[in-house]
Amino acid sequence: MRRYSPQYYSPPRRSYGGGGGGGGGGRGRSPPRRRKEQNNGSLLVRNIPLDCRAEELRAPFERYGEVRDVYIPKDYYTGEPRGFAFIQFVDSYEAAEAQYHMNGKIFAGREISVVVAAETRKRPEEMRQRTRVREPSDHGGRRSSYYGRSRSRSRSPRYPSGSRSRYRSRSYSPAPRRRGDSISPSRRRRDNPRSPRDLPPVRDGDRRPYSPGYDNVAGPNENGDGYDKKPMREDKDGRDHWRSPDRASRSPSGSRSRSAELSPARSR
DNA sequence: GTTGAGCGTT
Repeated sequence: MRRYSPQYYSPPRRSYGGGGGGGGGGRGRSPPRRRKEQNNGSLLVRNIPLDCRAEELRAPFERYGEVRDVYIPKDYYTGEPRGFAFIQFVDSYEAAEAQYHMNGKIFAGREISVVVAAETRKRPEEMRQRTRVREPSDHGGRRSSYYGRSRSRSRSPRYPSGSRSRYRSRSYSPAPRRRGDSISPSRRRRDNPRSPRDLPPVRDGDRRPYSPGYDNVAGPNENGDGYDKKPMREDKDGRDHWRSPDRASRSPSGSRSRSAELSPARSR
């Protein structure tokens, strides 16, 4: 057992919670009574131009602290920006500072509202329910209580296949490296002849609904078999039938006969 | 290492 003195961490409270100019304060989500830390330092920036980039947002915010990440959520299906962004600071205190200073500032000709974000991102499952539009029952009663999000049903609300490549259609700005930003050539593939920026991130092919950390998703498992379960086949041999711990590649470089190729036989 | 489909979009 380790004895630890309960050190009360009292963060300097700023006046962002109360009267945040109408838009700032009323989050309506978590009760303001909670003295919980702001959060991880995530700010929600509202009313940003739709064509705003993450880096553009990042610049003014970085003045108040180290910005860890800037993320501009986009519509899942349409892929269009929704008009707000998240700025995640490394330090929540700096985030508060930035929030205080940037709230109501004019950014790109618009008055942005900066508030403290609620918690963290959402999981695709939750997003699905939120994004999905319930089909109105035929027997009267159309219930579209979601903004105008009822997009055409031309596209089946099927699973997005979760084929969002991490290195593609990402609207967040990666942390700028202090030292020479030398991006791997394979990563900066900008020569996409199509440049389907407008295309929705939905794609066919790999239908992997993105298994999050939550492993208790006993839902569509009607098969009882579990697709994620690895079919452990027991071979008669039961021995290395696909991987030899000793005979496989031992070289960290991958090439095993590397020395033979690189090393010129020095005969002299 | 995170993840990106994040709450406040007309």
